[in-house]
Amino acid sequence: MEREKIRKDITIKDVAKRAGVAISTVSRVLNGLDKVSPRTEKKVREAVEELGYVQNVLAVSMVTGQTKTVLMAVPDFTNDFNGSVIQGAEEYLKEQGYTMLICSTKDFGEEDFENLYRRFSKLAEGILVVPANPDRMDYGRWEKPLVLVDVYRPQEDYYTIEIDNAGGTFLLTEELIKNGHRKIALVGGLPDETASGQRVAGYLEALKAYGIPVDKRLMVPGVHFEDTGSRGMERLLDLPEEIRPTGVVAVNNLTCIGCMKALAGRGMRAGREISLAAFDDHLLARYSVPAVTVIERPTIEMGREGARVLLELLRGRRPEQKRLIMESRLLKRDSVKRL
Amino acid sequence: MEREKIRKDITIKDVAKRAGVAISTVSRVLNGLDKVSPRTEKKVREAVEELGYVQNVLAVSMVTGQTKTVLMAVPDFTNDFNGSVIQGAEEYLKEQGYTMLICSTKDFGEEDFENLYRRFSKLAEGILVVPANPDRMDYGRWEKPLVLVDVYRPQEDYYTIEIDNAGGTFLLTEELIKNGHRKIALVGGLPDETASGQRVAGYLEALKAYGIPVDKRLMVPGVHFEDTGSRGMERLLDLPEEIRPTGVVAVNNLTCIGCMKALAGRGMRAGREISLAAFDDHLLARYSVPAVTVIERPTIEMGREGARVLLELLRGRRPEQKRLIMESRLLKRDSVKRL
DNA sequence: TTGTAGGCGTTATCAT
DNA sequence: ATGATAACGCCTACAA
Repeated sequence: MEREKIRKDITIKDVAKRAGVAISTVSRVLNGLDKVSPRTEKKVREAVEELGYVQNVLAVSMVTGQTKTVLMAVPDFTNDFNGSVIQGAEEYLKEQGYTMLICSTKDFGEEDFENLYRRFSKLAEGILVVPANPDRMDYGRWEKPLVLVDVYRPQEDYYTIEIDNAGGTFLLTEELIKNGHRKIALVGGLPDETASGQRVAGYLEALKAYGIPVDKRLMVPGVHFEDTGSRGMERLLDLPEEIRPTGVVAVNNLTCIGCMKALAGRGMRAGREISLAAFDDHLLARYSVPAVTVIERPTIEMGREGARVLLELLRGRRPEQKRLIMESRLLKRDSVKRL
Repeated sequence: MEREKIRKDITIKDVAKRAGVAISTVSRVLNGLDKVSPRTEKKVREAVEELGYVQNVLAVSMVTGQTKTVLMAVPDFTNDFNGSVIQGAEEYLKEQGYTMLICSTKDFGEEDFENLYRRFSKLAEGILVVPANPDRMDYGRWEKPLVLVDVYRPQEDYYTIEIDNAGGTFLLTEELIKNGHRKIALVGGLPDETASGQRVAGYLEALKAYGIPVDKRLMVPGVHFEDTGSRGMERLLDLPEEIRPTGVVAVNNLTCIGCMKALAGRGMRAGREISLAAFDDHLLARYSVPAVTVIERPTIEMGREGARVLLELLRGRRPEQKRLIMESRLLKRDSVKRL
């Protein structure tokens, strides 16, 4: 098999020749580590300029062992939460002179993770992960610094960037209760030991705190996808009048969107025929009429912090804490009707 | 307790020693290019397995000159159009054994592009760009295969993935006209020779085709950001009754969102107090009540096609055509009121 | 201060 | 069929 090279690049050797010095001298002025006489430095800089020399980062990585590259793995890029996290992380990495590799892990099976590992383990110094729901990745495999954004799995102990999940759904549920709701449904969430499970727990805590009995018929479990939301809402709307909820809590942005889709399909709107409160702010929640009450998370900041902690790790420092819990807040809007 | 030294990575040399063969032999079975006896192959494979050897892609790139890596540059990751394009491109690249590097170019100045070039030119074999609006990037700099998604700049001739911009706004405007509208505004768009200018042109063509005089007061030019949309809509709503438009065309997703935001701020909705039709489908347009009439583009496919064309180029093949114009279509919904 | 030379982990080209 | 070995482009002791 023949491998053709596009064009011979200018190398450090060419620069050295042009400047009439040794390549080590060029390397020295480029990296500015060692002392070089002003005169030689000038000659070298001129040669670099004239030839338009650009360092070959691959060769540098080979010898230094540092790729200055980080892998970011997210379920997919069409989810605006992921987009924001990426945005924050990428900005920070760029500032710090790091480059971001990226990979979407939606529908990944064991074999895919194997490939992911093979392709990136030697290329990325560390890895920043936004886990899928459900999460099938084997983190133990990576013997590199790894930071998880938006997850909490108590059985392992990685560095994580989180928010208070239970507290969020508690606030959402409480908001409905305070507005006179008693028949409150929960759409999405799985009763496991992850962020999802915490959100379910928060809902249950709120009901308990206000002495409202749990009605299993009002809980529609499911993964955090749009489909869970739309089907869930359909199911709830079809409940007989006396059971049918007056308020609904959606566990995340996608399930919320699903709920709104189902409502739209029947010509209904959140805040009119039924009340809705959800985790995560997004376009639809923000600009719908009525706008939807949500828990807002500092998504961009979560990405930034994830990248920051990862770089701390890469630099051999020990971050202040394993779990970084970020602030989120309730944004009261008009989708919760006063009963 | 004794601590282990930092584990040196397993290299091809270790595998060779373990299998009792030369490194070139290991390389041969790994790449399967040359003939190797079944017996040696077995020994090597076992050694690889036992040591958990993973190829160092950097070293491979060094010698082959191929990084199997592509850079994708987008304005930002929070825009869902960009997210979809990335999704499509990343999927295709992954299928083809390529890795994606990523960089957001929002607010990039000349110096930033310089850095972008220095950091990636030796790392990426090609580059896939979703240009910003306005677009400040100097494409000529990259002496590598380059594909532009969602742009058309007639003065240069790069490979591009486009849609019929003028046709899109024509359809949008026509839809309003057909529903009895005569005072039709345009929000966003700049009268230049890019996709943006084409969208303005389509609007003008439609008015002309139906014999409706152009009213400059109903045209609110601007870059394709949310702010342009919200301010534009505000301005239009404040126009005296006799001039005020009954229908509005927004040039893209962000300006449309801005328009809807402005409406929401006044408790108004598209399809009620005023009609709205816009370029690009998105969450808010889809699930609002009423839902917004839009031009839908095959965003994921645009990303895939961009990646495909780029790989064609990288493989030395000549893509069928310089400009690939993809199909888009009008999605009639309920934001255009029959007058 | 500057130059020489030995790697970094592979592939590919020679021999054998 | 297999083994040696020269690149790839750069950094970094070590020499000079």
